[in-house]
Amino acid sequence: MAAVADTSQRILDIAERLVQTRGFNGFSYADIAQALKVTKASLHYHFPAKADLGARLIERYEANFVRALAKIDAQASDAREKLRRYAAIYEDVVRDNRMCLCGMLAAEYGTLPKPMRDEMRHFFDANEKWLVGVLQQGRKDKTIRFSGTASEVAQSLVGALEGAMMIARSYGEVGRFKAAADRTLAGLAA
Amino acid sequence: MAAVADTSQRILDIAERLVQTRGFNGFSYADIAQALKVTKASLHYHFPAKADLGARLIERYEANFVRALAKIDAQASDAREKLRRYAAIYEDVVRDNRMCLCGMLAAEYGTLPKPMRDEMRHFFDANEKWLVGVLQQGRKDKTIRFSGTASEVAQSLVGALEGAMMIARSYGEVGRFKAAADRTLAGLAA
DNA sequence: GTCTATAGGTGGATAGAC
DNA sequence: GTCTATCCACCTATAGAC
Repeated sequence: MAAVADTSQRILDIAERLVQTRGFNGFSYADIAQALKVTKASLHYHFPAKADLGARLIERYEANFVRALAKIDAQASDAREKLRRYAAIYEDVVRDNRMCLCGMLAAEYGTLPKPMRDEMRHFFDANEKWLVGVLQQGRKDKTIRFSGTASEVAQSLVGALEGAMMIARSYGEVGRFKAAADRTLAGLAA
Repeated sequence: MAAVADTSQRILDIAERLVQTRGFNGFSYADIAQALKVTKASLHYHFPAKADLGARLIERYEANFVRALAKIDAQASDAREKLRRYAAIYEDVVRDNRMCLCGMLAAEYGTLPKPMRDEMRHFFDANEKWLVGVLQQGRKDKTIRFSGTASEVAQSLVGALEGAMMIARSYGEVGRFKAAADRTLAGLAA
């Protein structure tokens, strides 16, 4: 077992949830301070500026996401099963009444500092890269069928899942997300 | 020709663009005042609170959207052509580097006042209702094919388009949206 | 309807003691 | 590392003159 999470990690945990539920412009250091029972000033020791906190947030989120994708690769071999598990990650987020961190930031794109913009896109690039691999594998072994390039399908898939989760969350209906995700994946059946 | 837009309408025009590019939490009365060259206090005469402005914004947006849908019904008879034009409305928004007003608000759902939440969902309900009509028409005359209910397909469609536009805007690539939209509609070909 | 002036609050951020 | 104290910019909103 790891030691008790250090303060920086706990700050990130709280901030992550806040961004996923309220957006980067929808929370303040005061919110984190209250939840962690420290003063706002203490937070600035760990993350000098809010933009720094935001950047570290995306980095950690992507690292965790990439780990989850590696786990899928290790546990599943069938391409369609991999996609099913990929969608399940999203579904868990919706079930927790959250939005994908980077999906949320994509909406706030117009107000984000440059470093956060770049890291947000890097997250989507990583997602699409992984999906392209799975799609090509599935096309090769005839378990998945699609027209056009794997890259186009991957981008379409990410957009559909992000959009579905955004709207499902507004209705508080996980079923809405699940139905849309299942339908989207069904369109790739061989 | 209509007379010069009155002040309330001009405020709404400016605020609409601000919400679509920066989000409801990403702009202030000061931004509108600067663009309109009036003082912040003047704005409160027209919209006492920001929540009022937000509510009027959604109402007008939905009314304009519904009008656009009626125009599609009047000009096109083929169901697939209607869907094509529906997607074209979204595409124009992306081309203008904006996000759908209600798609943006869906992301900010967690911080919105109740009236705005309700009106935002009403917008999506209206979208889905119109789409259900088109889908049923297309299924009846064999121009569109899908499994499950028309309602499920409509919800999936709205989510896919909103998500695609959100991500495409972050990349500044209209082509990304167009490719995803075309692919989604292609999945409904009879 | 629009203005000046201002209230009252919150935002992110810093200095310096402990 | 965390605190107190504080700064200053900005926010939404109101009162009252014009």
